[in-house]
Amino acid sequence: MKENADVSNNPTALVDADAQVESFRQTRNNRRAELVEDYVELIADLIDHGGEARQVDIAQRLGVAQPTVAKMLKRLAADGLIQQRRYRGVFLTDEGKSLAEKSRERHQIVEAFLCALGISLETARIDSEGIEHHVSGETLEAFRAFVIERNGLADTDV
Amino acid sequence: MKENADVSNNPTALVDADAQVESFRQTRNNRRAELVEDYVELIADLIDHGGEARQVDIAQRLGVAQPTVAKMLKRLAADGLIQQRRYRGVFLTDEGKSLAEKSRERHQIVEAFLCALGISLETARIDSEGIEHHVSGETLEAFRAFVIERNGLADTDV
DNA sequence: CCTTAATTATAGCAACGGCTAATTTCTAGG
DNA sequence: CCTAGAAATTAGCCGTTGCTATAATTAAGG
Ligand SMILES: [Mn+2]
Ligand SMILES: [Mn+2]
Ligand SMILES: [Mn+2]
Ligand SMILES: [Mn+2]
Repeated sequence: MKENADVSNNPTALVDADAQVESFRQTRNNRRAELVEDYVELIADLIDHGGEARQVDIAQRLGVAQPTVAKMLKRLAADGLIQQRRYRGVFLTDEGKSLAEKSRERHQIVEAFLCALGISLETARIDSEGIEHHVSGETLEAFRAFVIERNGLADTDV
Repeated sequence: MKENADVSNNPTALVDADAQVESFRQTRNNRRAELVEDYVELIADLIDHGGEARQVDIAQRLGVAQPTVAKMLKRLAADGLIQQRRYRGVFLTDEGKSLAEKSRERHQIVEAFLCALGISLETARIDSEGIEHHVSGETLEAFRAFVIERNGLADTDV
């Protein structure tokens, strides 16, 4: 509340430094979590749909090479989010399931929100894949409220 | 156009694989551009406000160490976005100015959009710092239209 | 002019997220 | 039962983004 004092006098003043640092820090943290969230969400989708999540399927869906997936899965296992059985598929731990469910719901809301705004489905899909990881709880609730207001709790009620 | 055929029969089917790959690819590309955009935008802000952009100021604003900034500036210089004068500040090339202006405008629109949605300014600042990099042209125009509709071209008219 | 403090540069480390190439292991068809 | 092909593993490479510690340079004051 120091630099803010004269902001009203100087409309071109820089934003408060401490606040900006906090924004950048938060964004860096979100960035580190992005991949993990995408992986567990995708694994949950594959399991729910086909019964199993194999490295090849994950790699094919993400558009990366299979050893890239293998390395990431080791990290997820070390983090306690998945269980690996050699030459079998991977499975989510309770913690992994919880994160996957949270990520999936948030992703769906962001995508539905963009669609409710009038964005094309294709663009909404692409943009939400990145935006989702940077949406705070407060913003997510605003998105959800907007979707409900527009769509009247239709569809899967998000 | 293969998996899509039976999507209508199975409401819980996975999204089209090709489309999902494209979303992930696009998001990875956006991720690579994030830091560059934040740097040139911040450099432009510092120059516009204080006349120069020094490594120490950039580092302090970003919340990272000074050698981290030094390394990134080398990359920006190699990419033709800035000019460095040893032990002087850094300056934007025409290309750098162009990218900075584009990034700044997009950032402002995203932040104003979140505020127009009813998000608190603090949260809007934090979330927009990450979201901005994943907003396509189509989505940006929708955001801009929404802000204008709500605010009636007030303020700096974004 | 000289010295000191601030700033920048450089060296070297680590984690992450990609990749290719080669090897190992499993599974299914014959 | 054997074997071919698919899948997973392992090894090793690179670029990015962060860090600390240290050296070099500049700018300013006395
Ligand atoms: Mn997602
Ligand atoms: Mn995503
Ligand atoms: Mn920005
Ligand atoms: Mn940003």
